[in-house]
Amino acid sequence: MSQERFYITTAIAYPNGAPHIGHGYELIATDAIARFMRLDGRDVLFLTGSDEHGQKMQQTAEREGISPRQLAERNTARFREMGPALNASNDDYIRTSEERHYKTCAALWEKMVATGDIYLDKYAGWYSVRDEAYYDASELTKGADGNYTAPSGTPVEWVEEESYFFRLSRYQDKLLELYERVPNFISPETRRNEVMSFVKGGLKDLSVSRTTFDWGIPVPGDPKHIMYVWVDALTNYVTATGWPDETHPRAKFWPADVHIIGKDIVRFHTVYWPAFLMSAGLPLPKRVFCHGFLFNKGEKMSKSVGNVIDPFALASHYGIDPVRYFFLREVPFGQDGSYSPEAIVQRMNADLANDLGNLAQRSLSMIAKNLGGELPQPGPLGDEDKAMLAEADGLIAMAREAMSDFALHQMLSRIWAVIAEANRYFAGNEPWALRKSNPERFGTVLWVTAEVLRQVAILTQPVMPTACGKLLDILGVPVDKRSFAELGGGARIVGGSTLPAPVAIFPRYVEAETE
RNA sequence: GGCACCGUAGCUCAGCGGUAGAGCAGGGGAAUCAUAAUCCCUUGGUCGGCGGUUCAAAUCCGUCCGGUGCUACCA
Repeated sequence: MSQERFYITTAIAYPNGAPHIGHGYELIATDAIARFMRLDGRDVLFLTGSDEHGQKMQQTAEREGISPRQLAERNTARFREMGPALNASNDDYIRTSEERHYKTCAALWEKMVATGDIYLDKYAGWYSVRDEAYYDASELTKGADGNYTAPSGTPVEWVEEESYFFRLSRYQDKLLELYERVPNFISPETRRNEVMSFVKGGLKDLSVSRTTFDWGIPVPGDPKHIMYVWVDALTNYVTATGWPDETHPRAKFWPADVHIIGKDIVRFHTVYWPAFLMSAGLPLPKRVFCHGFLFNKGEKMSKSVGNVIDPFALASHYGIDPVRYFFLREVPFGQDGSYSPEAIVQRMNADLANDLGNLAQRSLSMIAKNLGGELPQPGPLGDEDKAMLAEADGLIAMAREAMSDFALHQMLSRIWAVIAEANRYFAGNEPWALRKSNPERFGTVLWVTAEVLRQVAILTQPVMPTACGKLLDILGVPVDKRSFAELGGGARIVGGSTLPAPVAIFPRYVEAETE
């Protein structure tokens, strides 16, 4: 019996600076999905990485007097460190400057050539020498002297450069057919609408090589050209599976199940990428999911405004798990979201410390103090107990349903609804009064509560791996009994076992005194 | 300019043809096992404006206003 596979990727980051919270958000969300699938029994490949070539890297390196490779080396290190800093469980970290990627890109290029989709022509456009960039005619303004200038105010001239082109125009119908045949190929739907209207508007062939700089992957047979951004960058997803080596241990992972990307790069992933793959005769990824942007108190983050949030600082200040929980619970996945210190503290205290943390603490410390730490065996279950358990048992099905569209926020909201119900159950049964009046009932209420906590903790592991691990520790759940196979009522927490001393899992956040 | 989406309680949003909902915030009460956490009750909305379809519209249609995204043009 072969295990079901799941291949998920983030976009690869351009390490022309330091990682910001947008990179962190994408990594956290993708990681949570990857962890979910692993716990649900899939054989997962989770890939992230960096896109290190290109003119900007080369320019920045020149400015700093180092080689592009040295710059990539230095900046990529910081992006890599973000993995551990946010507790990401990626199986690989790919860099487009790696040898393996050069091989795969060359192979993909040759396939496209063989199909007849690559041809040599001239790339013509308005070029600003000072900016070292091309501008579209629509971006230009006409000066008093009749000459055109770029948005930056610099003069532009008409330049023609030899370039290889990809016959994107051939793929218009095939792409539209794809979007119709696989309606969730692009989600959320609003992104799908945009892409479809763009493709319906007609596709022009794509310039896919450059000769004006050399920090990139050489075009096979014509090394004065390097592959221009999209062929190079997108192909990383295939590289990681070892293609074209069909005996590679990871060959089985292509096609990817989902690419998680930001909404700014939708077109490249849903138009260019599938067209390249069709041309090369490779299977297409099953889905592309676009998340939104994060705003700082409703304002766009930008370096010039100085409101950019550093993911490292955020995680070290509030803790990795609370930060992960906050972004995944607060922001409907696929929509834009907003960050503020007040909002994160609100979530930490209300959802984590009060609702979940305190429920665990009050019930487990009751077991520790009154029962010598021995988890009670339940007596006969009443309707109320059964209803409570049924809610917990129903969680896994609801979670899978939500996750079929990567609705992490929805999954969390449903889990927290059960936690709220457990608080009602606990308060309604008043175990502190039952302690003397009805010891058997006392034990039953505590057992049911512990069982609900067990299922909640197992299911929330993808979002808060460390904290949920600790919670499962103090619930006495063995490490090999923490997968989703243990959910839904088929397995129960074992009464009669001795639990470790309870410790607070989610401390209340109190703002440090600012003298 | 075109296309799409959105505008519902102070805030974030769900509902998408059948008597206005959730969470948080605000107000009152209960309890005291617990990280002063929890539980119960409660204030609060002409569902952006106007017009239409319908026995019935937040929900469908038209139009206007406001916002967002994609795209085009003014060469």
